[in-house]
Amino acid sequence: MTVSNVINGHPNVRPATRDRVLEAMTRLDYRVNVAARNLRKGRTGTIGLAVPEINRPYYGRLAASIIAAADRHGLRVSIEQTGARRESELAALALSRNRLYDGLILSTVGMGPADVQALEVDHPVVILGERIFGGPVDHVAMPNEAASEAATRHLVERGCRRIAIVCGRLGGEVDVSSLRHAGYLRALTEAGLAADPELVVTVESLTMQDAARRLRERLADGLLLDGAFCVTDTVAMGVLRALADAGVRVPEQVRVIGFDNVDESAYLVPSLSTVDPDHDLMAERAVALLASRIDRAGSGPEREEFAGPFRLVVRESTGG
Amino acid sequence: MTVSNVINGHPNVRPATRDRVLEAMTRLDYRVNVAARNLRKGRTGTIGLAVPEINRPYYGRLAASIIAAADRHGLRVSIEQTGARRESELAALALSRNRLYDGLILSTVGMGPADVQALEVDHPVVILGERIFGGPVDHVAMPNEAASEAATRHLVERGCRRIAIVCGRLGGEVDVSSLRHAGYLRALTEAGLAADPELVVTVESLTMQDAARRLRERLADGLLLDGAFCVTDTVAMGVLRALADAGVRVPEQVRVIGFDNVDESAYLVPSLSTVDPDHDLMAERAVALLASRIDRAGSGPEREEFAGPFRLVVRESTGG
DNA sequence: GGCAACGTTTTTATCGATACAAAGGATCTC
DNA sequence: GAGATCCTTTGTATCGATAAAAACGTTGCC
Repeated sequence: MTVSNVINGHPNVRPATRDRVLEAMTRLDYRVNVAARNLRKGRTGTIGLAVPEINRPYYGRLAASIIAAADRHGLRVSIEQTGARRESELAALALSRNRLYDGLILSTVGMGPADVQALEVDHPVVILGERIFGGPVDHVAMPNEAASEAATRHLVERGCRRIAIVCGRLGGEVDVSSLRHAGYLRALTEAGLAADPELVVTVESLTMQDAARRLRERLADGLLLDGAFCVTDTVAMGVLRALADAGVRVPEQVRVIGFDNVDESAYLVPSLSTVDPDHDLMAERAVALLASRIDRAGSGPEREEFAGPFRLVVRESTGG
Repeated sequence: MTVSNVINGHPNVRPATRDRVLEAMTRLDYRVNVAARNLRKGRTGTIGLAVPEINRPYYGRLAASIIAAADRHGLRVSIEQTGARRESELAALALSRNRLYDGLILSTVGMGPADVQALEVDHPVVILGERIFGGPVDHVAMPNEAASEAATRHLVERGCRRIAIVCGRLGGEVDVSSLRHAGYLRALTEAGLAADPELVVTVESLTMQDAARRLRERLADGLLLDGAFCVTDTVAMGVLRALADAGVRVPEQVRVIGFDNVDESAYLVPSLSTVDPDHDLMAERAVALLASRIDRAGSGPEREEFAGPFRLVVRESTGG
């Protein structure tokens, strides 16, 4: 018990005793057994982070920020890769239910509004993503519409008149692509430009590979454009590649803008204009929300919806 | 106890009893308490992965593979970011010592040969990286010299005569840059080319930013080259950017090759030639080694040194 | 019938840290 | 000097799962 008091820095331990304990600890090479502590305290000090794949620039960036933020809150982070599959996302929820994690930051991509009831669990969850709004848990999201509108407006201001959007399939559901598409449309409308459905380039998944392949096809089919708003920087990289393959010069013939401001964006040739959603702030907010729920054991204040700020980053791909 | 037997699928449980247990489990919404199990079993089912920063393409790629491999072995992965700092790497070792992890995969960047004794711990550790060879633990490394030699030779075969290497500081110690530099030198020697010290471009850290900045400076100082071997793809991205800034055409005036084959490489303009070290295989090997040591509780066979295979990936940056 | 052998279920003890309570010791007050 | 008060240390029970052993019930065999 006294050892425990020393370890946890409790007061009311005589300095002499503390020293004796510390001495014995070094001598015996004592290490606290975290499992025992977890059992007794009902806490693990670890939160889960479920993302589609850690090897995508955006999620890597996010994970780095979240691990750093968690560290500041004295929490460790265990990562699950869900592959954007709904079942895996639900499985991540189940794992933390086993008290493996004190809470979970879940990046929803596969789950949809229909899965809201699955979030009714007895441990803290923060949703980081766009698929689920108004659920029973805290939600940290990007400023999707506003930022997309700003990005598209920027293209308009640079003189683009046939602005394509490269995005995922537009279902009726809430998702990154739909939200950003809405912002795109708003900017077009404001500018008095018609929204030509021809200009919607739909890709299977938001990867470089799919984006490049699909745009190559569309260009081959005669798609005409002078600007492209890509729903992520990763997609934009595929787009830049496809345009290069087609011999289209950026930004002279087509201006391109992305979304996320991943590290690579600044070093591409041409460097990529984009919107920067302040990942660090979002990460800090998500972890802080989770940590405060963990501390208050569920009975917290109202559920929070947080949409971060953003700023436009203008680089070569839209004319510098 | 019977519940435990049911959960763990032990034999000798009457089907009727099993059903009753299962029924009760659903009815009561029972969840195993992982902390209690960990305490009793002395295992956590979690391994640690300590990398400099998850937000670098190479480590992201690696982490994704390792998480997938660990999943196949029934293990979860908790990630520590060490920022390439020696103290943080040592701290990661201490954490697993607390039985927080069953074992640790440690990507050594800050630690050096002098820290070998720190690896004398009572739990399994696998080193993934280049700084420490012949330590008391298993070691999974890249085929550094051979692959670097092949990459450089490729430049020679494409007609390059003034081949620069862009790498980190070359200390006396074993590290990525030194090892790959050795391979580079060997290829030059074999080709009968002189190793001009002018052609060694040393960057502070292996990032796009530093690589771009440093090469810009060197180009401004009049550096002449017709080929560049970059010790990582990330460095190569910075290099491509700096060359573009200087108005140098790739591959016409300078051919560039990287190392790692990160996803982005194929989509850059120009696409980047590189060597591909089979990340999945390395990850699988590292996890398998760790898992077998965990199962055999230390008393395993001899320490293993594993260097994976590689293949040359020729793309536009060296002439396609 | 009695006993062994086996399959199944229940009991007990344990992993190690810590909350809580009780005990010990010193100091102070009236 | 007795008692109250405080600070410090020690004792005990507990978190929940499980290893090991004991108890229980069947069945089979001589």
